[in-house]
Amino acid sequence: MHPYRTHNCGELRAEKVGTTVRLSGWVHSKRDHGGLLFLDLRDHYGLTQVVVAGDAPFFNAVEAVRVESVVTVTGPVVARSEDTVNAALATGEVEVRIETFDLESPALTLPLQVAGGQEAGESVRLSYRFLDLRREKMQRNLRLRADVIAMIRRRMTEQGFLEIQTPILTASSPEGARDFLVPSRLHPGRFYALPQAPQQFKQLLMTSGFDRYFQIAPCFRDEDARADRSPGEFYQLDVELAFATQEDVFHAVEPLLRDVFAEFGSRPVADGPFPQIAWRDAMLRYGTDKPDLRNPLEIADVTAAFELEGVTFRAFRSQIEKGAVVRAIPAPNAAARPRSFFDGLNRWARDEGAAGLGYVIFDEEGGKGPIAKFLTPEAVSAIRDAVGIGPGDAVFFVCDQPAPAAAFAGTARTKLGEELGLIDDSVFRFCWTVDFPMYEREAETGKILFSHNPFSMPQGGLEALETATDPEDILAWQYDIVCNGVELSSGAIRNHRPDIMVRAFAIAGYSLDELETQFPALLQAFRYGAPPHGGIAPGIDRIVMLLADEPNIREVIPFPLNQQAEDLLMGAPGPVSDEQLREVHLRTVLPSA
RNA sequence: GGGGGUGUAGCUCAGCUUGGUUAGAGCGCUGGCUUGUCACGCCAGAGGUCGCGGGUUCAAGUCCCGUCACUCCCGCCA
Repeated sequence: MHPYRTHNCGELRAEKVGTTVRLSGWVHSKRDHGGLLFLDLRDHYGLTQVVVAGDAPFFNAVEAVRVESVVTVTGPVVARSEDTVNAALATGEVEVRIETFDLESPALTLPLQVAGGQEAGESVRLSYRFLDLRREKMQRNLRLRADVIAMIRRRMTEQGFLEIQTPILTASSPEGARDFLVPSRLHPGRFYALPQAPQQFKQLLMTSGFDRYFQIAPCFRDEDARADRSPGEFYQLDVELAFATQEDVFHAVEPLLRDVFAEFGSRPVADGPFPQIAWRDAMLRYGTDKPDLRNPLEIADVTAAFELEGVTFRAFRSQIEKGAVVRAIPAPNAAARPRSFFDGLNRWARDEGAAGLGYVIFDEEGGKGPIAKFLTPEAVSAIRDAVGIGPGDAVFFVCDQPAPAAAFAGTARTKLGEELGLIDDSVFRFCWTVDFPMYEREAETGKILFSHNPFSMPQGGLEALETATDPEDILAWQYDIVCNGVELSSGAIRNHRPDIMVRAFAIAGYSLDELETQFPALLQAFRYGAPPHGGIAPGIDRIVMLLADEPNIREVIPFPLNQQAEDLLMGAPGPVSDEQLREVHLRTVLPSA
């Protein structure tokens, strides 16, 4: 007989009754009846009830064992009597009457409870992550993560993509997030950087002729954490295709994502191809570049209604004269809501830093509410038509410069969707946001900046760059994929033409020299025959987080850093010896207290 | 860097609004009892720098100031 087990703790069924088995696992719980004692023995696969008779020579040893100790037991599988079957347990029709008991590894008193639903605070959980990961939810989440990655690997490989590893020690790049740096021992004063993404390497692989590449790639960015953003490192499904259009990229990943969510998600994926929404439309209708399409509300621009003859609402008109716009968010069936509903939203808007949230309530006769008296019947009907509502509904207004107005209207749309109970939680709704602008103007300085990836191909190519009257009008072959308002990924058709690249960077104020020194590899590579190519890189952690229905990304990462980017279990970041510092030619200069 | 929330037993939390006897509960832990439980049950017990420092007060877990930690958000994330 195997020294530890003949079966795992989740597989015994009635047909094994009469056989003698050996099980090993953790003592999940213990129920001591004095003359009879039950143990639930747990491993990754499940729970099995083990019975110890009162006359067993090892009875006292079992009584003394603490939960979460590891034990090995041997004995016959016995059918439970009808009234003692536990239907909640997969192994609940049987139990093991044990004849041997070995304590393999005793457990101290626990700093957090593994059995039972009680969840400890995060610092305790992360300090004792090895215990926390024993909990059923964490076992399930990490198994889900493994299953998702396995399916992705299989499907990508089947589609002819080659999985290729790229370096972890690479060069710092001036664009993007803050780098993690690694000092060089052999080259005093020089540093490696951990890659923020394998972006340049995958483009080099395209240039090398690998045609279709993917990788479950670790990415390192020294940026502050959020609930959906793990500090330090995260994983992407990094994908790149040669000779590809935007639609080719979509065809490579849309069916995969649909199937991953359909197979592993607790909810269905909405039918039909993922809608493609132009960035400008998304900003207007949803107030964000990552619209949550489970929320049916759509924002409309109603600036013109407030400029109509006879409309005397000065608070908006004076702002409109200074370039502001008015955005309207519908609130279907809100007319019957009490005054406190509207006051509460107004207070919420102020807490969010907005001037307020004006509103008009519509009934059969027209508009009502604090600002209705400043509106003409023509303005009221213009608003009603623009927003597409009628009697019994209400509409909320945001007035500000276009960008902040869009953003706050988006926040208000989400808030209203929640308050009115309109968000459909029973489905995954994907969309593509497409046609991102290539450039944007910095508000304070008026300077033209790349709005996203500087290596994206401008739509219209060189000609568009040379003929555009305003760089802000130039669109890029740049896209995001969004699920339920969560941005899963950005991607782009890349700019593989050195001449277009030089021109694109010139518009953003980079000289050829700067381009050559800051991005030497790509520019050099593209001078030796580069295929048109493009790709995308969906975030694995976020996908699993959505599938697991977890509000926090750390719930699907085995050993995450905490919000201060510390590993409380391993003690990272930690001090190193003077000798280690000398070897890499470093001396620390700590901030003065 | 900024804003919000939280910090009380090993763990999860109540008590703080309105200061006042010995700071409580559940789980866990220790001892005892218990032969069909599966959140087993019953009895007893141990366990507290109320995050830390200062202040107000006859009296502070409770009020004030500072500080630290954790967390959520803003900034940041080509």
